[in-house]
Amino acid sequence: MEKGTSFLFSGITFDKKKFAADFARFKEKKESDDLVESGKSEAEEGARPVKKRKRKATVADPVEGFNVFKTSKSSAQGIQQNDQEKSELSQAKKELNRQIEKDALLRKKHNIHISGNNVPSPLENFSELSSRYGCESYLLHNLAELGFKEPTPIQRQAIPVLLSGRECFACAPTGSGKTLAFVCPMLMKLKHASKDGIRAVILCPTRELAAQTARESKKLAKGKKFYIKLLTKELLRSGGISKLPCDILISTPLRLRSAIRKKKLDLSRVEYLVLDESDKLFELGLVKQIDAVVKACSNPSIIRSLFSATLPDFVEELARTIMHDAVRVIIGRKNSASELIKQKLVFAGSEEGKLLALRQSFVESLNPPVLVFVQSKERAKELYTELAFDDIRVDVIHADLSQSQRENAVDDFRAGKTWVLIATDVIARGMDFKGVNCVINYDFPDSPAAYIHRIGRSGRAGRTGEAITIYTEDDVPFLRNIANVMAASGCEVPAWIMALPKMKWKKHRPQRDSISTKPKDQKE
DNA sequence: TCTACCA
Repeated sequence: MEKGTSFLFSGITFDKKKFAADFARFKEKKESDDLVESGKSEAEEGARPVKKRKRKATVADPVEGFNVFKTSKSSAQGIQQNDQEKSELSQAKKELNRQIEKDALLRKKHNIHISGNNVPSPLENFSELSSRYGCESYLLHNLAELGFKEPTPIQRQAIPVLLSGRECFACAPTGSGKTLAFVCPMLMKLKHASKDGIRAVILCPTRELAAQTARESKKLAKGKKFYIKLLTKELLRSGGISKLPCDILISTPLRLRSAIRKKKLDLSRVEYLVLDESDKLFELGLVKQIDAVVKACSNPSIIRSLFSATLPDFVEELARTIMHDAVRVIIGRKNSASELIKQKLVFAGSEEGKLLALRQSFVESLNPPVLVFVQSKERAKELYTELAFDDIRVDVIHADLSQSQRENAVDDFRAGKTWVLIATDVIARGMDFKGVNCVINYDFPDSPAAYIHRIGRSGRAGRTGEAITIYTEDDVPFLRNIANVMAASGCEVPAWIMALPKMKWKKHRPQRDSISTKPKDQKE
């Protein structure tokens, strides 16, 4: 990766020692500030206007950057005060400690792990949105209407963090409500529609996910006039989006970058930037595009946030270089699968064996909707033609299809018209299909993260699901890593797999034999 | 070394 050339990498080389003195001074000052502020009552805390942080737009502030993951220890050491002030201070300190204990308890209960300075208290319930943050009734109404009764762990913590004007990166299991966790505070902070240009941007790695996020955001904003736009080809063709009012723009990276290059829109006033499925977005090939978008969002007080179910260390390191005093929120264990999914491994000796096993399982128990993942577009097409004549309502989705074909595939699957959807990893991330009963990894996933996201299409929003991963001889060296994920989420794994040698694994894409069965006359 | 991502 080209360090130094891109904005995202710009902060990575800064010299910690060089800034050590500044850092120490900064920390001292910050701690005394924190104490005074935190001493206020909770109501005040909610009403407190967010401090406008003035800073340079280009390079991450080294002092804050250095400090990002340090947990704050608010102590009054070294401060000289008279008696009156001292007693007020100790009163404030007690109050603060009580709140800290309460927060810690709530976090423990919901498996919320945090790091960062002065992290806001987690939500006990959605009604705190109005008592602490003055949330308008339309939003509370929509939450209730859409069936959100209790905040999920990620929502409990990430919403207050973002509402306090803090940058955030968040890792929470698939299907645990991350979209709501960033859209809800966004709507609250934007307050109402405005014609001030584009005010918030959400980036998603696929068009399907972008469309889904746009739809969900609109549902949440219902009854309030907000301009929420999905950046589509049509929208770009129909002339300047710059002339249209737009509060929230949702796009895929490449489309947004090309629009920026053609000067079709202006991101200089963007106040909020969300990178959804951030680890995917930071992958080689997509980073450059993200970089262009991040650069174009030149407003110095922008709040950026990263969300994903998988958060590899290198993404955290990159994030550290662009984020300012960010709060890190991890729900449960990092990079883990939902515990609601029953995960199984199945051996197949050959491609023919795979196909046989799949057909067999459909005959025995087809419990739609079912998702079948394969490793390439070609194989998706092949498997589709193979199954198309079976007595099953089957469909395919991959990026070689036209936009409308892709949309239809998703819609039909959502509507239950398609029982079995064959797919590449296009829909492996973020897509929320209601009640997927089973995910079949027909081809072994190419990384543990891919595995977690694929199987995460089922077992969403508290429902249970099933995941079957077919493996061949070629996949055996990679089995152990998947087995670790399974074991960590409470599934049983054969002992021989756990005894396999451990290995670091970047990408696994073996050459596989053709899916289709040989023509009958050759079989003899 | 190819899935996804513009024209």
